[in-house]
Amino acid sequence: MAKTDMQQLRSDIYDIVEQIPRGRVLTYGDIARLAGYPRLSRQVGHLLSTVSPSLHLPCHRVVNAAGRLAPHWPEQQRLLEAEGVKVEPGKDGTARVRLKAYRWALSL
DNA sequence: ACATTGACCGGTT
DNA sequence: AAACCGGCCAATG
Repeated sequence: MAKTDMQQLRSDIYDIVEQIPRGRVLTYGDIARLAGYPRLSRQVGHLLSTVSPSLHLPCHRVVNAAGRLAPHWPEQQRLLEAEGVKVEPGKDGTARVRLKAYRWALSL
């Protein structure tokens, strides 16, 4: 994967995340597939971690495939709940969302 | 070059 | 539901 492709992936990610409707969520894997790089879910996560808040990108609507929220970002839960996404703590205390209910419906 | 590290994924216990 | 496992790949030291 060349550096230029990473730049391309970054802008594609921005486009996709920008279109996630209020109250819905997507997974890193979903975004990687939509961008055309189905095996780069980890890179998607890393790129999103370096997004400047000034872009007003709704990256709080991105969770992992288990519905778990991003580490090192406690704020995310409050942002999701503010738009009606229910976040319930599991037995171990880790917060999760029900993908079955909130995942942005896509034809994959 | 080599090893380790992640905002990860899917299948199998 | 959760733990475990093997795979994944750019970035980093």
